[in-house]
Amino acid sequence: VQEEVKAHAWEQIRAAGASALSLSAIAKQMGLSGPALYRYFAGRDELITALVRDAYRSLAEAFRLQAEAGADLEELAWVLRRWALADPQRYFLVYGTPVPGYEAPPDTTSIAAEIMAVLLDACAAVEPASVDPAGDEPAGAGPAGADPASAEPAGAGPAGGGPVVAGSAFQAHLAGHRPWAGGHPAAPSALERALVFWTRLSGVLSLELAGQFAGMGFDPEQLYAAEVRSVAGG
Amino acid sequence: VQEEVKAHAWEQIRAAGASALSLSAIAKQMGLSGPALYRYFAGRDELITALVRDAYRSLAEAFRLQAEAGADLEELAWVLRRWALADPQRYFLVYGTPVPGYEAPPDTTSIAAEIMAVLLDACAAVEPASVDPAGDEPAGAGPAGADPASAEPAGAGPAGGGPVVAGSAFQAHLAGHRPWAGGHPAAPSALERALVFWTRLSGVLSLELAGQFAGMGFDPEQLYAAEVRSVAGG
DNA sequence: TGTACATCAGTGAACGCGCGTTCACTGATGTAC
DNA sequence: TGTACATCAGTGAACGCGCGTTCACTGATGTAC
Repeated sequence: VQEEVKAHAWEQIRAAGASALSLSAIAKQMGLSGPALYRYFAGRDELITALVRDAYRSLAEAFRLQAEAGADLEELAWVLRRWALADPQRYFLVYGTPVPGYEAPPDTTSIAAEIMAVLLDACAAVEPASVDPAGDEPAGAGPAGADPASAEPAGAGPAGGGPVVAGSAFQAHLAGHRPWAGGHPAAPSALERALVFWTRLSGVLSLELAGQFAGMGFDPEQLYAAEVRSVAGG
Repeated sequence: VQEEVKAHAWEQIRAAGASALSLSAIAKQMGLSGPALYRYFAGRDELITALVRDAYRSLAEAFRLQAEAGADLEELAWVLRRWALADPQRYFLVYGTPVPGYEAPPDTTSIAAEIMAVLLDACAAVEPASVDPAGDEPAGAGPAGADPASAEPAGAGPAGGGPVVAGSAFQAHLAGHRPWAGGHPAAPSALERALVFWTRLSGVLSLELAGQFAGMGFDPEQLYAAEVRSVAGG
């Protein structure tokens, strides 16, 4: 029954956004009276919290399944895209505009950590030398030409070398600020890759789903593909 | 007087998000009665539309001023960041979660075009060969090593070569789908750079402002800086 | 098999709220002759 | 200088709405003896 309530809630969010979620409307839609829902959710906030949690979990689940099937970083990127396109408002509920007051329930943090762990695994697998070299990579390893990843698949199209080369200033920062990695033994370059995976892809997705590319005349999916290569390319 | 209404509206949006905007509350805050505002705005929607337009315009203005002062792509990136951090809810009003029903007023399109024109200018200036080579660059120009941008400033830190090398599959697509550039004679690599500037930087900003990096323990500004280099690096 | 009781999903009325919006109006200010 | 009028910012009452939430309750279902 709770599941049915949530299903109607999603329907409503899909139609008019999360801010328009109304308990009464859901009840009416289910052929129930308003107060009936209070048997299943303490109130509107608890419903929303449950939806946020479910949304998070569905992404984590999709990631976990693909990773267990041996997916690499590039495949994870397409899992993310499919998940986002399948229900834009669900994506926005997790990654969209925050309401100044509201804060996510604490257990979403652990789900986010799970997602991050999967992502870090995939990032660590991209580079041959995935062992953390004690956090002090030789700085100034030279520009892209020195990227050891020249062994990348040659047919993948020249979308630029990997965006993450060893020794950047940001990697030096990450080497000393990695609590978010939850003890994962990834090299700084993998840490950066994970963050950049996240920001670049959600950059495309957020703008695309928000309709910012509408009428511009190019195919957002191709932009996404280019960014996937920029992030997953060895 | 209209300006005063809008000022209070922003205050309210800053405090509780755009969905909580209420005409009555603004009126009360100004010491007026509710209906008084109808002399200045036809209704709530018109107010929001005016705010969206103003937000857009303020970004366009900031871009234009910097560009006229001779700013390069990297400096534009920091203009964007300052603009976003100065008022996150203003950023979200433009680039955040869309309400399924609402659509931006038509004249924001032209403002967006103005922003894009400035951006394209800056992107075209990054690369020496900024003339459009008839849209058919030699495909498969090879991986990053072939990037002509090895002339980039050497001290900028090895954050990877430019993300945009000539001849990517996406550039080939853009060469044939460029109405959004409004006739700007930028090379496909510059077109890609402009889009990537936009998505990568707003990727970091959206997640940062949404609080997704809270408690992770690294400095989002350094991530932003790394992405700026990835986008602006020759 | 029958009776007494507990459980529990759902109802209907009610409260109080703030919202957007309309309408007829007051009262001050400016303008024309 | 004085009178008649137009303009216009703002008011107060009212309408109708849907919301979240509470409360005491009904009525069906299951359970224990």
